Amino acid sequence: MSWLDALLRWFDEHGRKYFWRFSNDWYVTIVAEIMLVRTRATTVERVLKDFLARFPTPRDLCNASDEDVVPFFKRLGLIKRSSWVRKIVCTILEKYGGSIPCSEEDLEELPGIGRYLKNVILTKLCSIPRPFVDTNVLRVLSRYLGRDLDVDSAERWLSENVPPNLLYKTNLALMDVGAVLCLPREPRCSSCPLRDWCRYAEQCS
DNA sequence: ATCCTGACTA
DNA sequence: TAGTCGGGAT
Repeated sequence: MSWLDALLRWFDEHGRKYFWRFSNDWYVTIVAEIMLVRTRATTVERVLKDFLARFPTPRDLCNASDEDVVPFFKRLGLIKRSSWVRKIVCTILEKYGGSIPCSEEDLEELPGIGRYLKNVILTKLCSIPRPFVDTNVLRVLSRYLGRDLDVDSAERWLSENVPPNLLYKTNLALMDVGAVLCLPREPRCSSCPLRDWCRYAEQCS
């Protein structure tokens, strides 16, 4: 049993089943991922359902105004995202003919899409597996390896230690481990699937 | 008080 | 590179 087998097995059993994870629709993915920026997934889950009921299609959102979108982000914080998400969706409709652009240059031009979200989109919508490192993944891997990583080294480590076809699932698993077990303050090491290989688990109560 | 699937601005 | 955005859950 390798660390990767243990992690993926844990994910199959305990991984969070957020509905956007099972959607390959670019519109649902874009709105979800923008809402998830620095925002808890359980909070996003409620707001996103209301949002998609109000704006069922990308055209509905693009035809609306920023003022129509603001109330949803008032519930989440980081209100500037309400103009970002509408700008992104309108750009995809009008400039890219209603399909997601899959070049890194085009994605980086979209407002609100930085290094992390670009890698998520390439993975989910473009079938180009990339590591995506958020604060959870950075904390989990730093503890696991026993040294403080930056985003560059964390992405490199994932690329070198996870087969591309398992990268997406592994990334999600690391995020869930970070959100559920490998907490910033009181990590639950005894329940962690990585405890047998983790440098931090040795000194963890 | 701290943290959440970061990105933007200066 | 640091400061800022932000309401909500714990």
